[in-house]
Amino acid sequence: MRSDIKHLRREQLIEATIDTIARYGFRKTTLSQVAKQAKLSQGIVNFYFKTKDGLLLETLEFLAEEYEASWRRAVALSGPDPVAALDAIIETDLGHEVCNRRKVSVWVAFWGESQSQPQFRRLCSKLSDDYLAQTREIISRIIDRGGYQRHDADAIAHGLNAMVNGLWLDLMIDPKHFNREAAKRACRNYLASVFPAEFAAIGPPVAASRRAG
Amino acid sequence: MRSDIKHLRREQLIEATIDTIARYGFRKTTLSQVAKQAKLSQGIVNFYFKTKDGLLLETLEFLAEEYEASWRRAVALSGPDPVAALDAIIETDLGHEVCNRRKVSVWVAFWGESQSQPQFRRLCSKLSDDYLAQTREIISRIIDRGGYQRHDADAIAHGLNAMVNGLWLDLMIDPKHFNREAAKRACRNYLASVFPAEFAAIGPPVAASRRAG
Amino acid sequence: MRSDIKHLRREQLIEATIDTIARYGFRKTTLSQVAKQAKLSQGIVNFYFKTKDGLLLETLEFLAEEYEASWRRAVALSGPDPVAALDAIIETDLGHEVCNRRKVSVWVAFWGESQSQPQFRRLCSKLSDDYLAQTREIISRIIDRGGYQRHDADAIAHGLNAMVNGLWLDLMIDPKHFNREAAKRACRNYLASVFPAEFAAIGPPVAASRRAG
Amino acid sequence: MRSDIKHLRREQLIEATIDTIARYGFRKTTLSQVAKQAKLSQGIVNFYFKTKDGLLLETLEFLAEEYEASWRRAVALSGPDPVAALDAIIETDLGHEVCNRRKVSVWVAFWGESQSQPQFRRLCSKLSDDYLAQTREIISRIIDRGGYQRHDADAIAHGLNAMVNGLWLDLMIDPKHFNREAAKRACRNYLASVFPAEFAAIGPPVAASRRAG
DNA sequence: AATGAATGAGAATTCATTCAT
DNA sequence: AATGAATGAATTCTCATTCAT
Repeated sequence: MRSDIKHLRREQLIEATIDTIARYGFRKTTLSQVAKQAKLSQGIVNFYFKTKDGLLLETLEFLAEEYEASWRRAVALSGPDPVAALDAIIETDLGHEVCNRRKVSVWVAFWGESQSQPQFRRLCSKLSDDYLAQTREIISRIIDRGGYQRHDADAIAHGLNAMVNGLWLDLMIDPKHFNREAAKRACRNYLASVFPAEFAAIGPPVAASRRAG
Repeated sequence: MRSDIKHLRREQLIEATIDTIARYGFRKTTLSQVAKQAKLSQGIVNFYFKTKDGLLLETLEFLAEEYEASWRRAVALSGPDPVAALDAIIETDLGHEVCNRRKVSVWVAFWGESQSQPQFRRLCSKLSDDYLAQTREIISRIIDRGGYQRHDADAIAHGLNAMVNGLWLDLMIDPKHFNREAAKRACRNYLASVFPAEFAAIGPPVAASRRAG
Repeated sequence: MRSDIKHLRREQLIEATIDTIARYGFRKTTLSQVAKQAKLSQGIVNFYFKTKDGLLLETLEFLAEEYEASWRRAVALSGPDPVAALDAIIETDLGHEVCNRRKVSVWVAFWGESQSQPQFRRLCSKLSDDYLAQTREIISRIIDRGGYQRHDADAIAHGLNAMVNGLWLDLMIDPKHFNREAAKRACRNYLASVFPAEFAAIGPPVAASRRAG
Repeated sequence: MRSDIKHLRREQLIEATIDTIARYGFRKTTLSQVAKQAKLSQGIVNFYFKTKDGLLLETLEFLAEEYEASWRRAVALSGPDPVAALDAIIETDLGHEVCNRRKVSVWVAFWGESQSQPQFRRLCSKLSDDYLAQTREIISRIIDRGGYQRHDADAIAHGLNAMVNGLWLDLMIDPKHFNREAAKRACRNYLASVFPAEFAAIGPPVAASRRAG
């Protein structure tokens, strides 16, 4: 069918774009390079995405949808317990499907441009908002259940988000020493500071992203 | 004197580069734009830095030195107490001189490229190592003094670094709602989880970067 | 076919390069000028030859192959007699297809740069060696047949080569007074000094390049 | 005195220009490079020669005068015998002061540009004319004295000039195998073909520029 | 007399985009 | 639906020239 091949090619090109950004960086990501990576011809990107900016925006949308779907799935699968849900989010955020050089380097590239590209910022911002809304809701349930009346769900969610993003950055700056399990423990440790009863038992008291597990 | 003006021009061009990256993003940072921003002529960048890559690398070096100097100064001024020193680092990292859109957008831009530019990565990596070495040393002293034998200074330092970087990113993604004081509290809250006796008293228990203070 | 047009364009650009060097000199041969001469667009040379140096080298290769082919053809057509073969080489070397302002000015331009461009020198050197090998072989046969035991084929070949090149230069320095037939006679006169019996009859005893024939 | 230093600087810059052309070729001969070679400052050339073309023209004039002076001196010193005079010219033309890579590469560079630069051509042409006038006059005396009524002095002079220039080119194309003495013998051999009685005794019958002597 | 910082026109090169096939 | 030759605007880089000191 027509739309099948159209959809196939678009995804093929988006994947090639991610590969190219990850390997050569944003600055050296040219349409030639993307087409070459996709093993297709020169003019193909303009054929499917009209412009380069179109391709980039759709790449970001693709990544954002994929990311959002992956933690929504994790939450859905974790059952009704909010502590399990939050832990599943951490597991996903720092798991190998999400937290790998290929994906993270693209995120950082887009973050870098989002300051000057309103479309990028809007998307990153919306993604962040959705993530915060979800984690905030889960955290609220933990607060309600655990009787942490003085805790601020929004603030805790932001703290978690910052730590996850910061840990992703470590992967960019020093990929050789990055340790996914240690990174997960760092997040859990953060949550244990806020919800001692709920998170204390999950891992050893303190660890961080660049330590061998 | 001759060498004075040479130094002056280099700094003028580096500042113009930072302004241009912050305003237009890495992708649209052209030498023309930088020269225009510096109110100098076309060929000036090649005259002072040979190549565009030369300018970018020196810009990163400039920022790195400036940043390193700023937290070293903060530590020096904070006196002998390690708790005060760590707090001074947070105060600096999230203070208006370091944590502002102009500077942070350049950091993120360089992080995004550091994957594909070994020179960038090396510099970012070294900076991170120096920062970790310093905070690790301070944290070790807190551990020794407070009797936290089971704590891991390196891991705590990494966690703090991730959180600070993650909070900087918030500034890129949603600058309007970013709150510097809330961000500082988020860091202190993290430290309070690790060193309850030392950090509990400094701020209110929980807060985060995008909350109005 | 695709490869046909590719070959066509390359040759079109090489011809345009030769025209440009001949008309404006090496120093003023810009890619813009070449593209304009070829009635094609700005970026075309980089598209087909990657760099300017690439174009220049291929132009030299093109000329070298053309030149080599032309005297090889002349030798082949001249039959088994070595005297006729040598005469055919002179006829070709100083004929209007080879010895004209357009071609010679390009040769001299490349000779001038060959000192500093190893690739140019290598090519010129190889061409010269091939030419010498061929003429040396022909001259050897004349020596053997004519009983000139004390003659040195290599030395005679070098002398002829020098004279031909020197006559080409005359075309550059004083094109108005250059006379192709007189130049041919100068060469034959040189050969007549070496092989009196073989070459005496071919032309009048003495003449040279800048004399009206 | 004022004119002393002025004269000194001009010559210093002309020598630096020759060095630069010889080492880097015409294309890479920039005023910066020349100034650097002369161990003087950037703007110095424009100060003394107004423009780059001015410098190049004066360099050519300098070389031309030097060359002309050298063979005029050789002729003057050779005494009244025209055969000795002609031999002295050959000795000079292919001697180490005139026939060396540094000088020859500059000559060839200028010849290459003379096609498109009328000023260069005029100078090269005038130099060639003077040389021919001188050698023609000497050759005429040999003709008169030896009774070679059918010989054409002008044609012989042109032949000699072509051979000398052609031998110079050998130095550019294959400097390693060039042999100055062999080159001289090649010229003498040429003259021996025209004036057997006068030149036969001077050297062995045949030799050429690229043969080990 | 000389310097060398600064300029800006022009050259090489890159690359998104177009379009005939 | 896809190609890839060709374009030309934009970008980096070079360098002759100027000029304040």
